[in-house]
Amino acid sequence: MPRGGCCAPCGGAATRLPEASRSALVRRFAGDYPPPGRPETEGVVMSDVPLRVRFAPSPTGYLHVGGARTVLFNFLLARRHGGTFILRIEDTDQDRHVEDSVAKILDDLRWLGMNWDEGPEKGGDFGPYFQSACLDEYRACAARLLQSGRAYYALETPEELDAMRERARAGKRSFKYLRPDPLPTVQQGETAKAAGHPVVVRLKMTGEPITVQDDVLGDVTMPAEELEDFVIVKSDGWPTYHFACVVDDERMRVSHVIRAQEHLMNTPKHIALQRALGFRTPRYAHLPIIFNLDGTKMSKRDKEKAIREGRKPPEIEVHDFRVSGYLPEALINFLALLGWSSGDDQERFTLDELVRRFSLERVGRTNARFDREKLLAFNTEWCARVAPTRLLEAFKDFLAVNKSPLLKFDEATLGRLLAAKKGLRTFRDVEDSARFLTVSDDEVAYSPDAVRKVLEKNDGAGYAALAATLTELDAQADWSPEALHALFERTCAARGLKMGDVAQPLRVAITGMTVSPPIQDSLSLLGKAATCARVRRCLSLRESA
RNA sequence: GGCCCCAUCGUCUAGUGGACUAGGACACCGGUUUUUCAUGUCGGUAACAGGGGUUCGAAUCCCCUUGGGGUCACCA
Repeated sequence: MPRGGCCAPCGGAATRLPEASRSALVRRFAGDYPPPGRPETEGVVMSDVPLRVRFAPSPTGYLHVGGARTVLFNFLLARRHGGTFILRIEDTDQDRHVEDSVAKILDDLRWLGMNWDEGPEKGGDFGPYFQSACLDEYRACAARLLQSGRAYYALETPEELDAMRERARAGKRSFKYLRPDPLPTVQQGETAKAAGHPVVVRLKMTGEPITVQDDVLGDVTMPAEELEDFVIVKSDGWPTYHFACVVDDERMRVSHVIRAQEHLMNTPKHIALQRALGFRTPRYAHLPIIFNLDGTKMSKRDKEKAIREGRKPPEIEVHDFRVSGYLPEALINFLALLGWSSGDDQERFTLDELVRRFSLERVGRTNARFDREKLLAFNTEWCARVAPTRLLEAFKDFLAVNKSPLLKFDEATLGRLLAAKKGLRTFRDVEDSARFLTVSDDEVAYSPDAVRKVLEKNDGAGYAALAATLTELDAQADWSPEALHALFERTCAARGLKMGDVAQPLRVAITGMTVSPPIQDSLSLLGKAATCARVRRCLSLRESA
């Protein structure tokens, strides 16, 4: 937990230590690592260093599935090599901060089984794990950069920059921030700031190209002209993402940064920052991006759009899948295959198997599309494969997050419901199949189609069968599925009927529909009294019609 | 548009110069099981973006074209 301000590379030290010790500190860090500008980025061979990875979400809402895949790969690498998995909250943008989102993200991570070793609720020796608690440290690092001339105050206002961009666009030129000449001095910057002028700090790029050595993509070199002096401290005094990220990664001794490919162009900036601060450069691995099946970005806006158009909203965030009745085992398995493959024909993996088999070498470079049909198929398989106790546990979680009316049933009943719904694709199927249990007997609504097709057809053959069955049901004492099944087999044989001739009318009578769990299970779950009451009502409705 | 990344069935992918008449999974199509829905089960259709090289030989290496994507914020 926060150990009194700053703990790390430059933070507390730079603010509190006398001048001499500070420069000694700086020298120590600069001296441990290669000088800036060397294409070889490793000052330390990262394979000799303890493996530490992190997932660093910003608290702007629920956890996105793409994020989940990133967490998974980080988690797998850490577990595979006995490393440490860190969770860090990147809350440097007060404007975008969404209430409760940290709790929600944590909750969904736990649901996925992505347990972190250091971070919120866990603590650790390299905190704080919330960037908002590290302001002093960022300030100190910025001060150091300013003192050493590696960064400078810039006085343009956002409006001025916008105007410059606009002009560039009008002239069909690409915009690049031009370093002021002469540079404002630290003194001038500070004076302007004190006078209330919006002032930012920018990193002074060295004018050299920077190569990212990526474990997935190989070497990627950014030409020097593409690297501009970017902002590291905003005018509100908070660090930008780049700056906070680099300082935190160093403090947390992060050895491997695994993130989506959309961050690739950020990496040269981060490397520049590391060199300016004398930090080491972690190993990088950029993951392919996940899109919708149609190639568009998976965005939570898709949900709103679908609702507006009267369609069922697609699952976008991890929480959506949880609410829709997916098993985390299936989601994890599916996500693992988006960018990684085992190399043989195996596609079904438990988390433990993934941990045993995962390696960055087998991560691909091509963007992937999120195929919901395949996920559904995986979920179906996982529901059939998982132990009944586990299925029940997950089902209860599903009912809880949905505040389902089925919550009123005891565990034994829920277990029977699950057992009766073999072949379930999602928990939503089970909930749907149990709906008839949650309405009162005289509220059963009869689907006209069902009545026509199953009861009225052939001069009311269905009604006749139903009436005959009712007599037998009245006389039946044992209401277990087995006994009921035996009863129906006897009646079928005795009356020369097929099972469907008996089951379908009954099914319609007790549910109003043609679909329900196997008839003996449906009746058993409903109970004798309700069953007979519904059958009588169904029969009487015919007479009154 | 500049820069960067990528390119095998509809989708996820295997494939690291000869074992490829290109393998698996999902989807799809057809058969089958079944008291409904769904499962299950059996079989089938389906791909190396195009063009140049290199090589005895290329899905695999190189170049170009095309296509897709990312990024160009005081967001992360």
